Amino acid sequence: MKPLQTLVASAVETVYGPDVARGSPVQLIPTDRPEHGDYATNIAMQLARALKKAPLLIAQEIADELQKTPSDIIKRVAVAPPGYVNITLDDATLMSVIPSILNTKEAYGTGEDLKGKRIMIEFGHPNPFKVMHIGHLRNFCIGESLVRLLESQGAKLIRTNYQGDVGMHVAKNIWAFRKDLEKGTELSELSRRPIDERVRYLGERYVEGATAFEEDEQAKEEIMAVNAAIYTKSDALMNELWQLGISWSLEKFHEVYQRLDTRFDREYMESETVDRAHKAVEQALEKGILTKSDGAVIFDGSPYNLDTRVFLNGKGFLTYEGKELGLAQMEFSDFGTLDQCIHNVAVEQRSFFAVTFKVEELLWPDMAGKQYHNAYEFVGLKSGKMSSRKGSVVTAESILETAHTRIAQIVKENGMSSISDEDIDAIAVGAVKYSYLKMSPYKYLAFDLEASLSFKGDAGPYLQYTYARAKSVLSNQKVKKDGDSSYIMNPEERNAVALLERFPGVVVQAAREYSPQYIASYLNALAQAYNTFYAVHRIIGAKEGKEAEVFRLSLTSAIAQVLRNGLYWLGIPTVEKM
RNA sequence: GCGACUGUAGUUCAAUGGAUAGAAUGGAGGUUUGCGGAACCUCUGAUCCCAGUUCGACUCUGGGCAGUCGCACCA
Repeated sequence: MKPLQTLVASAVETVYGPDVARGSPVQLIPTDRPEHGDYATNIAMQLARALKKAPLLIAQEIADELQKTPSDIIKRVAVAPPGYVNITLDDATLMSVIPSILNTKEAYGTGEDLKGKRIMIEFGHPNPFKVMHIGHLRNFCIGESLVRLLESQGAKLIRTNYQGDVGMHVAKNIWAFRKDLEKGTELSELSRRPIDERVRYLGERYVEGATAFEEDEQAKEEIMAVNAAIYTKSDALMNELWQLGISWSLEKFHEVYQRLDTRFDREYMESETVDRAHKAVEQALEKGILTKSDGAVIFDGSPYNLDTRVFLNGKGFLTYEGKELGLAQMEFSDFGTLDQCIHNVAVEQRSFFAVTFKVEELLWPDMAGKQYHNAYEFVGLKSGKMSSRKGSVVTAESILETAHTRIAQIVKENGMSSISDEDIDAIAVGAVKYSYLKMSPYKYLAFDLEASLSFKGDAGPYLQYTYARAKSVLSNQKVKKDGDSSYIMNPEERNAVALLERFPGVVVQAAREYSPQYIASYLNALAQAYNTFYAVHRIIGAKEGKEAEVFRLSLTSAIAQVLRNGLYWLGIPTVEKM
């Protein structure tokens, strides 16, 4: 809380002078117990050494000074061993957060931490010809939330996606595709099938190709030849199959993006990077940044304590590393100047990005320090490892479908036939997204289908339910009267209001640390606080009288607004009824 | 072999170096039709091991142990 921060800081300055105050900025820690007030500061303990005084004594001196200072934001100051200063906010000041929320609406919680910054986030990265799996889903969830969180702090965000439309996975696919056509499948008939069937068809071809590649020497050679032909675009049929496969894949991808409520300003394709990449490799060779070794062009990472990686292979083809140099140029020029480019890519690419960033920095000093790899952790199955080669993947779509079916089932059981199919999907997507976002991106996720489809407790539907419940109460309200601030809150109400006041701080922290889980756990606490309050006190027709009813309605409205804002920053939709 | 990351209730996860380590789920028991029971309340139970730094350590440092990922022509 900003005004409080200033208040405490100036108290420290008054007592111990400007030098001491400058040396230790005041930290306000939101407390987790009502006995400790709303905020605590540990400043006394930090100053103890420099002042050569007992922390508790310092705390007392600061507390005394605070009590002398006239202020309408502090209700009570207390000291506690070993040297905390505990501050309880004035109830009227605290309550003023409610009108402030109702006035600022979706802007409540926004900040200016990144005002004026232009930031690109590259996320998603599904591969055409392959299916999206639970790993991609984690990427989309984190990426979308990050975009919205950084926007909340005033940055201009550019959303990009980078998709691998060339390389061995494509060659394996095209090889099997062509073989299947030779067996009599009609291309024109295939093209008329529904998108799901066409995509499934491609997925099956990939598994065929990948299996053949491993088990059959002759097939392996043929696939290598296909790879080369795709690169050089030398075979008309293969070009056609390639184009077709990409367009089918993208059609399906866009369907999923829409469902996930995500979008991109630009979808880069690996094949687009080639010309620029070749030139960049050339330049880097001239400057001695890259060198030749065994017929390949490599970056020798040893002077920088980095790995050595290949940019151009022995056959003169660009590797993924090489193409990244082409991509970087496009990303840094297509949308004007960037302050930062965040690559939301799984942790397995650490070495890859460390090396490509170094090469880019040496080649284009302007990019130095602007490239950032947001290395979120891997998603694995609770039981064993996924392999798209072997077809043993849990697809993104199967998760969403299962969630949808189950939500539909619950809706039916609860007799809520008025819920639209779109709303059911919003709940299903919310459940899946929340299950990803409530945990740190930087921890390995052992994916458990059942857990991710939990609709109770710390889950997306719980938050959406609380929102819908609040909206339902509001729609039943009859009185409409301006609240006056003389109302005295009971503990359940004060608890909820204190949480509302903390929200902006949580959003800043989540944005700074790229950690949506802070929003998630905050919202869970807020929903709990509201539901607990709801269970104990009646809102409409409150026994305590009109004043209580008016206050509770505005509290309900504020809670609904904050739930909605928080869910938005997680990338999760709300529904009015469920 | 080298490097990075991770080890917290039975399980899945939280915790800017701060107070009595929080949730959820599971299990056990409950909630006077009062605005939505997808809710609420009670009980149950954890920081991998050993040192160190600090007023104070899940968090920082060192050493073990365990797991995941990466380390030259795949993407």
